[in-house]
Amino acid sequence: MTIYDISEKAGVSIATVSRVLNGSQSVSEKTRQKVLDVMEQCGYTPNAFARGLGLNTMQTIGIMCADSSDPYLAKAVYYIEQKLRSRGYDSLLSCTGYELEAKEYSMNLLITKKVDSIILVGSNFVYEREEDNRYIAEAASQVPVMVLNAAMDTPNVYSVMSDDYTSIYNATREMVAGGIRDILYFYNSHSYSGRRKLSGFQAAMEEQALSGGAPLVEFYRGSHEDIHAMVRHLRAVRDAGKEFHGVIAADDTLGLAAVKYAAEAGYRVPEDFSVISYNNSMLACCCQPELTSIDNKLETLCEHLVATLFGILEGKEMPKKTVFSGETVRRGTTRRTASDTEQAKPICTHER
Amino acid sequence: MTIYDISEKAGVSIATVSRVLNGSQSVSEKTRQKVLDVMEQCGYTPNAFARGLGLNTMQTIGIMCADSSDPYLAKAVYYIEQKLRSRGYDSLLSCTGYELEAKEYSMNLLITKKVDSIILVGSNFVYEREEDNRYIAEAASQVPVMVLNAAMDTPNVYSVMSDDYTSIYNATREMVAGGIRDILYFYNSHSYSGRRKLSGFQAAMEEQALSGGAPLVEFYRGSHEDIHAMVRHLRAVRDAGKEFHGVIAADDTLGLAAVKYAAEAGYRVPEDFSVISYNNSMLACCCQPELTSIDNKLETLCEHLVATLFGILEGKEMPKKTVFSGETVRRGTTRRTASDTEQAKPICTHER
DNA sequence: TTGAAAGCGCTAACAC
DNA sequence: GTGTTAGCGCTTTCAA
Repeated sequence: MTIYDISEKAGVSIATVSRVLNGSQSVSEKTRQKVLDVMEQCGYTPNAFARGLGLNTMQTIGIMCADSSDPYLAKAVYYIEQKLRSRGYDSLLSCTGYELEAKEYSMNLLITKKVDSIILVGSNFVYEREEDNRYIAEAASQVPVMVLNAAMDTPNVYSVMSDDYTSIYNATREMVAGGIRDILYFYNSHSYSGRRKLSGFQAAMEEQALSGGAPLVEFYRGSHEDIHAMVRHLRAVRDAGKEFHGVIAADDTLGLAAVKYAAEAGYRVPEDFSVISYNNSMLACCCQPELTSIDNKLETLCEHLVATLFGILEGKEMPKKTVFSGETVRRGTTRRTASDTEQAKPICTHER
Repeated sequence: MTIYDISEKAGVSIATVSRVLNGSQSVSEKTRQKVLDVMEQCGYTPNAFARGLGLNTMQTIGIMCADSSDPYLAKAVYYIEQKLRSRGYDSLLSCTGYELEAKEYSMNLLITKKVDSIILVGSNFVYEREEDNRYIAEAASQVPVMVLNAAMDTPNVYSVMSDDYTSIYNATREMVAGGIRDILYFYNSHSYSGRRKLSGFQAAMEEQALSGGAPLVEFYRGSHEDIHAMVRHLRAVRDAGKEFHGVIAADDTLGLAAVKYAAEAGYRVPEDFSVISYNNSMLACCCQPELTSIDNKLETLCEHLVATLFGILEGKEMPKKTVFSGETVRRGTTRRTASDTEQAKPICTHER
């Protein structure tokens, strides 16, 4: 069933059929109806490939994501897919893993498939060394590239992110203000946002000029799912003689491990031990006490990202970088402080 | 840069270029090299749309999933995407939500986009009423449809699933054998596998002919992420006068809520209160004590599903339904029993 | 082994 | 408003 069959049965030319297909104004209402009727009764569907060939787009966006089974990334992918779909675009998903080479490869594949844009979900796509980001710049020379949770100053690359630095900075200050001096920063990623968070922690600690020594920082390399390994890691730190009574964790999994560790070690939480983690995912409510966690407004970020993308696709000028601020959701792993009463309003900042 | 440009620069016809592009045998090694060289040096990439038009495929598989932010479904999507990609296929993801109408709509869209097959991730796509599954049968008349975790006896529909019925049946029997008579079955889905699990519970309970009354069964309707609401639900059950000392939960979230409930209610787990849940996800290790949970071998299922799909695409006859058995992973929410010593070997059963 | 040419199904100038 | 026609970039007979 092609446009030719329809044109024949409707007694018009294929051009007319194509016109009603594309909602052209220059078709009389009468012929439009006739054509529509024939299409309907034949159950006709235009061939997407032919259409793609003609229009040079199949209304498809490539979504790259290191690991869509990571709950946080999965959520982001979900939000983005929903919002793309609501505007009639489909999502080609590519789970790349964390290796640069695989990312480059996937990127090229997506470009080859002629997607209209590529969305990088998660800050792990942006590396510290400029040359490692060349693959993004290259892709951006073909289609607009949207980056969630990381920033890059490159033509045709647009970033939407949360202010991780400030969120962790504030959390650290708050914990220090609560009287905890031996705080451990526990993280598992050197991604763009991972680096920003770490900086936030270090800045806050240095500012306090606490305890002389360098602040305690631990990098966890194991599986993102292996809570037990994380707990063991913390135990090993203490066994090595470094005691700590507070943990700032780069994500909720690590935070949850910290709560487990504290329970095992016999600390009372939050009286003797505090934890603040990041993401405010469901995990925050899974342990006892529940985790105080920083909410980075993922849905808002995704919404904004997609809105920006469509602006670009429509040819509008759009902000190259947008930063939203996070919000600390206080639960049982921190003591109440004076700052709790402050209104923690999320502020949306646009940067050009 | 098209095939014409290449043919010209290589001094051959476009047919020859096309042949090397498609790895045809009937090209002399010499011309093949020449063409390849030219392509390389021009950075030529074939136009995917034109290719799709000619070959009538873009090597793309549609993945439908009610909610890819659900950790379990996200994991399935991840596994499937990986395995498809490793065979050179791309994944068009469509998150449909749980409404039938939206599923029908998405299905049609995917067909319109000319995917080579559709994979339904999650048992919620298969309804109890035959007519509600017509949309699947219709799609199957166009492309093979693969269903994960649900079965349908329909031409061109292939199912790969875990034996949920038996897993829950065994878990229930085990708990009863452990001396718990007032067991609550806690679930949140009427999906195909949801119904199978429930049946397994009921069968085991009826067999024991316990306590006269009907077994305690509670359906939770709230958000899949709201642990507190689940705990409240359980509390309300007891407040209504129905006490229970064991919970069989249809997934780990519900199981985790049961552990929280037990702690609040002052039960000692597992001495006075047992919990067995389903999925064996990371959540099982997030509470204290940790959850005994049934592992349904998701990765194995996905692997098998994709392998089956490729068999079909290659024109082979493949089993229409494959059932794998689950495995109970025992942790802190159940007491050790005699059956623990039994070797719980996963068995793979094929049915034609 | 290679080339010429006819599609694949649609879009979009251009002419009427 | 509508039709004719030339592409879009590739695949694939059919001859040579």
